[in-house]
Amino acid sequence: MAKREGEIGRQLPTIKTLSEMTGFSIATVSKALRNSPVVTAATREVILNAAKDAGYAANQRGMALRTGKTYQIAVLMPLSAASGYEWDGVEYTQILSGISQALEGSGYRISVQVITDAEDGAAMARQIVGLGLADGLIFSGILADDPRINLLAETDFPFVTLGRCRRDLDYAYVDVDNEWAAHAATARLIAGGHRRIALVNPSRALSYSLDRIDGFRRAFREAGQAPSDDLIVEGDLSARFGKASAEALLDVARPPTAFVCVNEATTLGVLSGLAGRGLQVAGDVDVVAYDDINVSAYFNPPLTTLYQPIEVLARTLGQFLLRRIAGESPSVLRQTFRPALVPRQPDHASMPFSHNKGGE
Amino acid sequence: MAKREGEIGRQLPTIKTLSEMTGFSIATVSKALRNSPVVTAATREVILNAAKDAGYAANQRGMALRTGKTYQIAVLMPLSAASGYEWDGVEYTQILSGISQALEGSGYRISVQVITDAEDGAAMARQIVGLGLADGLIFSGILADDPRINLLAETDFPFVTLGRCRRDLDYAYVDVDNEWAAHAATARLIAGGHRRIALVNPSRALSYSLDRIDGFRRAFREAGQAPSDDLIVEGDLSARFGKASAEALLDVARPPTAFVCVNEATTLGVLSGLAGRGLQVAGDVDVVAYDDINVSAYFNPPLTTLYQPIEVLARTLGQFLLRRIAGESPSVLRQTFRPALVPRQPDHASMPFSHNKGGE
DNA sequence: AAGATGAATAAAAACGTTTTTATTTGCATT
DNA sequence: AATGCAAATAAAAACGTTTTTATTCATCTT
Repeated sequence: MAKREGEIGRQLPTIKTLSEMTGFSIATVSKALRNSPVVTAATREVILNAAKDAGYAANQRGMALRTGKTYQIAVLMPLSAASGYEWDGVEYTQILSGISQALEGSGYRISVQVITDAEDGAAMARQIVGLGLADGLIFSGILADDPRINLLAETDFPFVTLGRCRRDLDYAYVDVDNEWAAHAATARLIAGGHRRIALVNPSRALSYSLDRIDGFRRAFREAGQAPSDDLIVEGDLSARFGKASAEALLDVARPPTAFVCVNEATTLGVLSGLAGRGLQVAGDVDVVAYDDINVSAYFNPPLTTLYQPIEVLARTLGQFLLRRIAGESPSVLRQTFRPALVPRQPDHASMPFSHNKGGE
Repeated sequence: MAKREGEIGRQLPTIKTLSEMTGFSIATVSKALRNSPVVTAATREVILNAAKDAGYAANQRGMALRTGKTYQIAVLMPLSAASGYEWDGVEYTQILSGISQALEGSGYRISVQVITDAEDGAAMARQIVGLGLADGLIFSGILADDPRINLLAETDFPFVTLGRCRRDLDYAYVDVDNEWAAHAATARLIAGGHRRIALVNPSRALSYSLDRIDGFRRAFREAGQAPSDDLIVEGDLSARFGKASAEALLDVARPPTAFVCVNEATTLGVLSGLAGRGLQVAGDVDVVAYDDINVSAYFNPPLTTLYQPIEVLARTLGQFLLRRIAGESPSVLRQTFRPALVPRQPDHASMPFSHNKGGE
């Protein structure tokens, strides 16, 4: 049986090794390494040199046991909700990448916990806090009334969420101005002459789903029009859902002439559904999408989108969490990003309802 | 300052708590909890009941320090290589999800380490092994000569790779039969009458890039044709690269009539490039794609693909790693998956070179 | 010059486990 | 009834830190 740690044969240096090397006591070595002001500069230098010579690196487990810290950031990653290996949760790669960038050099590592839903996430959060499995927590997919936030807001455990809930609680978050985004998309289509606009949305349990409905309705209200609430659909955010939605919406009595889509996968599905019915985007029907991974530019035709790189949000998440761990108040750690409107199509309702005249 | 661990006020039960509750010594409690055969069934039951009553859960840090184990699986996740927030690394969400499924109930958690390239990954692997930051390692993006595998194959540190390198080393892996897949795609197009076929491929440094070239060439060889090697392009796997590749390939003297694409993002880019030139897929030109997240069905038109859900591969990765940690030999832990050919287009070369006749 | 003060360092305790070694106990053997 | 043995449990050591408490020693006060 080989050695458990380190290279073959050579035992890893510990604080005790440094103590023996330098002649100083274990306590002094520890303090010197932690830059405590009680050790004199000369001895600190001696110890630091010895540490460098020996290739010393503090044993995480020893530190963890003594301090109760784990040097881990837990990220709750929702399991692809749609079954059958559907494209879903695409953006999590970039979320993790962004958080990781923020954590660089901080000594914290990312621990990913897959959860099935917010309720499951709450159980996981309870465990993480209760057993001290991590020093901080990040999660997304926030519900209007989110059990995880409700739970954690009562503790002083550091956490930051991607998205806001609808309750007025004291917690740190990063969010997109979804009300504004949905308003911008809808208003653009209304200005283009559209009146029957579909909103392809996630479940209303999600807080940002409600935000988008709010923005959607405000655009109609400001234009003096009645919102086409009957064209709001909700479901998981897979391409399959997008396709099924488009098909179902085209079958209603007064079908939409335009679509506002909530994310990339859904948009792809909607486009597929439209193509299946022989409808041309930017001719028969208009589509405005939300995009956080810059993919809509490659759709055919390229779509007008509200674009907000999610990696930027994620970097902020990480930065906020570090500051939260350092003791800053959650009320300071809140930021809402407004996506950029990237126009790629005229988005004009050229021939309203034209696609519903023929047969079927 | 609140308590560091546990609910407010109540201190977490430790093994010592159970010892006091039951009257048995700490050593006996520990053995009972670990189901050691040296404690009698009666005392074990008493102790287990006490543990349940107290809501006891072993402190990970205490265990970690004593045993040297971390109960962490490190996963090296490549940072989105393409700059400018390009869609990339899409599949990692599903990889993590798959691994997580395999780890369920094992007590292991996933620690994600973002790396920039294989060399950086090797440095990270060295650190993980050297400092004992994890009990096992999983990584992908295997190079033909991979520094991480070279490094780890010399130790007995448990690791499993997604992909094989080209050196004959003793390690555990899960892979796709890329030679077969590229052959299947190419042979199908050749059978459809295509002779000028483009292969949109990742960097040749990657092992599976070479596998695909091998399969590509074999298909031509078996058909008695010279492979269109001049139509092999390589780059990062972003949509941007796919688009640029398609455009560049269409500009050569004898442009391709068909494309074999290496992944979803690239395919989307190629489709975008073709559409930009006014070319119709399944009319002017054919495209066969590789897909591991089931998204090509929603492209317009739906594409013939070689489909292998990556979540399945990832689940196997996790299972193999657990077995490797349990002591099984790496030579047993190897599996190659053959993707399914999902035909969605005829893929016939109807009018060779037709798209290159008109103007431009 | 004896005591007080403060700086620098050392010693010891603690974090929660597992594992090695030691002790007790009951029982069979002689 | 003393001895040996095995089973069950207890005690102690160890993992590598940090932190609390103790010690040394020079310097300053009076």
